Amino acid sequence: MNTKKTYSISELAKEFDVTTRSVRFYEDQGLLHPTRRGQTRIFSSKDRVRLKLILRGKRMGFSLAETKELFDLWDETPSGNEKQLLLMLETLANKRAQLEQQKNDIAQAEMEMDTAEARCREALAELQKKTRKQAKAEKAEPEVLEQK
Amino acid sequence: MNTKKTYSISELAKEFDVTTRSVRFYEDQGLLHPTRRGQTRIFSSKDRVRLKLILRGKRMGFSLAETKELFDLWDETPSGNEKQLLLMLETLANKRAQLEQQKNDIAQAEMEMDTAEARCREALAELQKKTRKQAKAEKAEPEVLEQK
DNA sequence: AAATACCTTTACGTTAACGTAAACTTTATC
DNA sequence: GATAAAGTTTACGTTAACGTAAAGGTATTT
Repeated sequence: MNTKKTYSISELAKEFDVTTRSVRFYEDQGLLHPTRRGQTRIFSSKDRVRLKLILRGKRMGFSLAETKELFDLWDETPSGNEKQLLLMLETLANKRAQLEQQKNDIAQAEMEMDTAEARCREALAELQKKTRKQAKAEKAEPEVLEQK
Repeated sequence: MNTKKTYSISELAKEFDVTTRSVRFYEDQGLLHPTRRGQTRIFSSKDRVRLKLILRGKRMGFSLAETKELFDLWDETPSGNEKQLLLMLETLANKRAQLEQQKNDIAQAEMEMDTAEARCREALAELQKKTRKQAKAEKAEPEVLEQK
């Protein structure tokens, strides 16, 4: 269930395919804030969401420190403080710019991969043409077609 | 000019805003292949393109090793070897999947930033409404607004 | 009560991607 | 020919993000 209230460390680790070591490390760095029952960590669904965000951040090339900055900013932004709110808006704008850059990078990369793939297929077609010519030259015995 | 044939290390470093140390490191890792005049490195426009690709890769969260893999694969893919060509296509497909994942991540992040920004603006509007009320209530004497 | 399964802390080790310093050579300029 | 500017190699230092023991606590199962 997604509405479950609490999670153990290994539950989270398994769900998101990370080690418990990583989860503890994220807590140590101030990105997660589990409560305790005795010594044992108890993670809330807020922690679970944050873990998801941490990993997404990593995939996008964000460092833990960057992600933590965002968390902190969000936590410490009281909706009654104008200065904080403006700072938050500014930070959001910055991150947006970063994402724009990444989208451009990805688009570029995709274009280059398109042409690369085209060349590959062309070269393959060339090869197979030659192969078929050979096959024709030896048309006496039929043969098996190749699959990929 | 973009069609210039060769570049010094500091020219490249300045153009892409990296240190010469980094450029030498990239060579050391086999990502760049400058020739030499005496001791001095001379970079070709191919090297320049590769440096650009290295940096784009970094922005997309690729390690130098991953980028090198792609370079190597590209270099070592003779258009006469079917096996290599197929391997190249496979690698391309993998990278495409990775880019897809990143696009999803970015889209998610953008949505969350949209709602975050909306909340910010709402809170700001609330604040300003109150401020205006106060101003009206004490319209007799104008006063200084508080800041923190 | 012994084993099993999770959990904990402490702490040293590792890899990637450079930074930084030292000592030196080559080329351009005054 | 002295000096500055840009290049070089060698090599140790640093940071992030964990990996990997070691040594032990707690709870359930057998």
